Amino acid sequence: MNDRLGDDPELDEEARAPGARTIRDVARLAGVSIGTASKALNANGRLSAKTRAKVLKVAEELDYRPNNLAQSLHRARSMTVGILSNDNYGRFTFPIVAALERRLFDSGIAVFMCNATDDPARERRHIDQLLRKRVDGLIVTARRADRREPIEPAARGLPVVYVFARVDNPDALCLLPDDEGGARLAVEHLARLGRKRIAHITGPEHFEAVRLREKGFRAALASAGLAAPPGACRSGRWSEEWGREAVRDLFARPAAAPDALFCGNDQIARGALDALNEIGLSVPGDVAVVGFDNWEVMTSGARPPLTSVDMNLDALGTAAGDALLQMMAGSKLCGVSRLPCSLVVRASCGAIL
Amino acid sequence: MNDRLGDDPELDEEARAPGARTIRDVARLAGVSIGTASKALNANGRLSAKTRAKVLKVAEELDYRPNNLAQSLHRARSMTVGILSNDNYGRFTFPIVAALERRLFDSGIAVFMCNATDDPARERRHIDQLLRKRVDGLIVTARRADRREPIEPAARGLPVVYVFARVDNPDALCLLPDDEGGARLAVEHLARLGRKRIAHITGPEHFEAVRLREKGFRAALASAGLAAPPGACRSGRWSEEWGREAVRDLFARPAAAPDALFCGNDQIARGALDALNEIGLSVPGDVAVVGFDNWEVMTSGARPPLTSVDMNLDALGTAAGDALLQMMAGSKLCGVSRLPCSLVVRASCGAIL
DNA sequence: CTGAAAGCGCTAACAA
DNA sequence: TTGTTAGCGCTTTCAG
Repeated sequence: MNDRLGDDPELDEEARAPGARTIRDVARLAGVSIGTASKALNANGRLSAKTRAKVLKVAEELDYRPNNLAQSLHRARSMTVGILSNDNYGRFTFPIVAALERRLFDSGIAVFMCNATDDPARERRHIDQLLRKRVDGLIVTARRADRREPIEPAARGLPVVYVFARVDNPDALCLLPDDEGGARLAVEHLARLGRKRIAHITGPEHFEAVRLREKGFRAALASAGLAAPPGACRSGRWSEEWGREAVRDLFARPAAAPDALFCGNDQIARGALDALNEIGLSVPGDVAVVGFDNWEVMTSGARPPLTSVDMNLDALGTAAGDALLQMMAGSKLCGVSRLPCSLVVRASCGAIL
Repeated sequence: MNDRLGDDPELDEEARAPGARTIRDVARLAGVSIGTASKALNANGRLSAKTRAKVLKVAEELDYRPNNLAQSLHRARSMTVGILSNDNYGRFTFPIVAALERRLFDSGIAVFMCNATDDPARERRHIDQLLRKRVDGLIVTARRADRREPIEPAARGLPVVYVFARVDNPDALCLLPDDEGGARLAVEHLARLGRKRIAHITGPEHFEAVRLREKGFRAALASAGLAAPPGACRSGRWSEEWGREAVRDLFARPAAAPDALFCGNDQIARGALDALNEIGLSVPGDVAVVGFDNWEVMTSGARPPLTSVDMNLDALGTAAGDALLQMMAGSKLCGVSRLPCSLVVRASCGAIL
């Protein structure tokens, strides 16, 4: 890197200043004062069209970019926010973060990405760093919507949005998918297609999402006038293997076998499909299957392609961005808000495509 | 939000200043000058232990955090870098970014995450924003390592690292997985296990990775003294469906059928496994199968669990962080650097586990 | 050992 | 309409 070339004004403009141009450079070259240059660049005070044009032209030629750091120092707004994530795989976080980042970028604010892989000490250091950087807001994301501790009180006064994450503090704003509604969507669809014996194979019960999806499952059965016989709801792991196991078990006595399966995620559904296939049952002929997550790699690889509930993670991300912007503008938002899921129909549920 | 409470020094310390404390607050309460407080906080000049302790105590009590914006303005280093990504799904990007972020955070620098989903105009705006924020460096990531345009010359002088992305500019530093070596690893392993007729089912030829993996495939066959009969390498799509199709085709004439498959990614391998199963061939008994990517959801769902080549994306991310830090410290790095893959052995290749 | 003051790049209030 | 100036919060000489 060049040493500072000092203040020799005779130097070729292109050659000097390896770093960025300042407003002084612009002002000097345009032959106006710094204040005037500032007004021209910010389209602020009254200014003759001629001066403004001249300043803008010089700025353009110099490829001048205002130093946001200096601007922020003055305005006491950094135009940045931090995203704190705990999902070290990123399957759920990534779509949310992508949508969020897009929404915020469109409002001129930039996003610090922080992965605090479930290490509380690391998370604290991240928060500390973000506070030093004077972020205007904070987004907190977790994996799989399990409950977590609220952010350090150090962040008091700073807008915080929890998305795909849940805290108990009633003053906090939490944005989550409507798991119960999503489940209802799936089961209502199956019922509408004439399925009568619908079973539910799902993940570990300690997930709130599992309990809510089961609730939706039962609610939809009830309102369709269908029974939920004991054993119609099996909870296990989030894996294909569990889907296969559960199917072998559920279909052990053919007489009592279901004619439809609503699965807690797409991996379980995928395993279920494979197991049904092995047993010799056809999908959707004998058994209809619906999954949850609408994870493309699972739904499209499955045979037949899998109908699944989509949590609309991008909408969730956008909503989180909107909420944070509102809070940054002064609104006090709080409470738990659940955003609707939607059902993406493919061949596995036997609908007319 | 409170109005400024003005400069009434009688106010209760806790009540005033809803925002962050400044070094003035610390200095005033410690009864020293600002300069002294700064020295104490930065462990800088010579200072009596007593004063230093007093200042630190006050800072602690006030929960003082230096304003990085102001620091950066002075030091002309923002301690931030930008990550520009084009992978809108995140499967490859996420592990890289996570490792990168971790590496950089450990060096005290924060990361702006920018998703420019293949929209050049958007990407330009992102770069512009990052330059205004005076980032100290830039990381560029793409999906699937396809070649891309170098970053605008506007970034001249700014350290840039391309990771999982490839540009032609010889002055640029590109970090990539060693696709060829990874393929060789897989095929050598199969050969060592005694397989003689190894076929390769892979993705679209316009991917450089596909060409490199095929090269590795052929090289390994040659050095194992095995032939690659015509038709032993099939390129198609990156999908399970293609894996099934290719298997049906390859095994149409049982006499000429392969005894091992090296697949270009795990989805293809997964499809291949399913198709082999349907044909009635056992894995790994009749046919051994190896995939590429080591994507957990694919490898562990497969039956039997899938042996696969791991691109070590986290190592790639860490290396990118290291490289960027070096460049930020003044080193000039350039060229294409390929990092080793590794083989993760599971049951599908017939190894002793 | 400590205090005062200049300045990083920019904005906004006030003068001219 | 334009120029001057006082900060934003911090660091760093240079005096005391």
